[in-house]
Amino acid sequence: MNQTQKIKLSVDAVVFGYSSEKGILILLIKRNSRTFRGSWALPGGLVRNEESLEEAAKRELNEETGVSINFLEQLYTFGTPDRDPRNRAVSVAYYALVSPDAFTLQADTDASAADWFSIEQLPELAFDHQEIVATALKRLRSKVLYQPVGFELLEEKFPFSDLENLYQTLLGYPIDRRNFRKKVLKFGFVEATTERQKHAGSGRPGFLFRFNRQRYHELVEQGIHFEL
Amino acid sequence: MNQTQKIKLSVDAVVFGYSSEKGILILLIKRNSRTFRGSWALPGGLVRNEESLEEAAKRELNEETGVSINFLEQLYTFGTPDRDPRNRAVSVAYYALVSPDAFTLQADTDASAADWFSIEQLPELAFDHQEIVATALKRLRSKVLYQPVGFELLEEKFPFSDLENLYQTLLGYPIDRRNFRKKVLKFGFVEATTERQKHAGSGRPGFLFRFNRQRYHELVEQGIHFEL
DNA sequence: CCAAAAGTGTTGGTAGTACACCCATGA
DNA sequence: TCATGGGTGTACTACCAACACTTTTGG
Repeated sequence: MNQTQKIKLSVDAVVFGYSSEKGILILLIKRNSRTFRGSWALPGGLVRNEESLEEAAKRELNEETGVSINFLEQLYTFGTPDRDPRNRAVSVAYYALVSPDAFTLQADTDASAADWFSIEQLPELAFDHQEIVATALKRLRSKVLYQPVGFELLEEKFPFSDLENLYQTLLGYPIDRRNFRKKVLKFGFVEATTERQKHAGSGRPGFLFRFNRQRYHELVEQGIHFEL
Repeated sequence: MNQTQKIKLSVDAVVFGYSSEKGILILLIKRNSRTFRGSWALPGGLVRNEESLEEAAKRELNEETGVSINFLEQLYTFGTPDRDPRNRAVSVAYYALVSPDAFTLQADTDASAADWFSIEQLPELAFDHQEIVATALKRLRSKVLYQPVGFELLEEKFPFSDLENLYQTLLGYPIDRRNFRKKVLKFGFVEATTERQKHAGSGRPGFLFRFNRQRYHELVEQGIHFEL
């Protein structure tokens, strides 16, 4: 009666980025394996017998895109019986936030290409990766309210307006510049540097800001409660 | 080079209950299978080839405890390579909130017993189930702040003090009765009935209250934002 | 001098918190 | 009548939202 279990276990990674021109980005690869060859998909693959799930996700991400990330957060596990046309496959999805400029993409092994796509104009994705991306976006949008996602998505130093725009983009509605600035600076983990922005366009160049991770962690220890 | 994958996939269910005497409860089974026989553990087992993960969790829960639950929420997937001494095993954990009095426990197949345990006095658990429980509790404690967990954990009708106590227990700190009542009733999805509590002890018997699920969903649609 | 973005303060409303006394019941 | 838990109102505070003008730079 008990048939032996035949389920493949894989991992997929949703890596988010942000650029002030293109908004929220996702890292995709072009598949080189038989199934869905030529389709864009999330980086990912089978879990090996001796590695943990998170290790598998990091490894696949690195193999297929050249990107090395230390902290992946588990998102959700997708296990609908027919999500993979070849066989029963369950996939544990992870996600991460990065600053795209910090990495050089390099497709490898299973991928013939790797690139950033704006979430506004995603291509068709293989398998149920569309759904995985949707789940990840939902999570990111709720996370933005109570965790400083700017830490990860922006560069080391950034003009304050980048942060403003990031939040407006993620939240999907306009925020008051003045109140936003007050609120953020009041917490104390975003600091002004003395450097100035090199004016990309016209207008008065602003100071560059920086996240103070240590201060942030201190505040978290103290049980601070944000809400932006 | 690519060894075939040998990973077992299972599901586990953390079912929470609440009783005004014993506080937060968890449903456990006494194992009847070879490994860890006689130990208490979370209900769960191997996923079958043709069923979804959630179906598997419901089925195992029902088989081992007699409890049928419609909505399980996915909690986290545990996949450390050595979490099962027999072989590589990955487990997708689900959790649910129920009112314990609504079910009759009945151990079956793989379980020689099923019972509720107060989280204050849990026995030693098999595998890494201790960790799974800890993760679930953490989730429950954060959920309580912005979702009405009382819906699930209390009986259909309940005295207001039960809700108070539930929140105090989950939050772990005292709350002001008067403010709590005002806040909760202001939302409008908790209504007073005309029935009175049958005084278990002494003191003035209070009215019984009830959740209005429809009203709750309406408010959620409107994008209401709680925070207790 | 014009356009574009950066930077800055004040006010009014409201929601949350702190807090103490009376009421109904059973023993 | 006493003990126990149920039920209610007020006042103060602090935070948030709304809102507009000045400054610096490039062209």
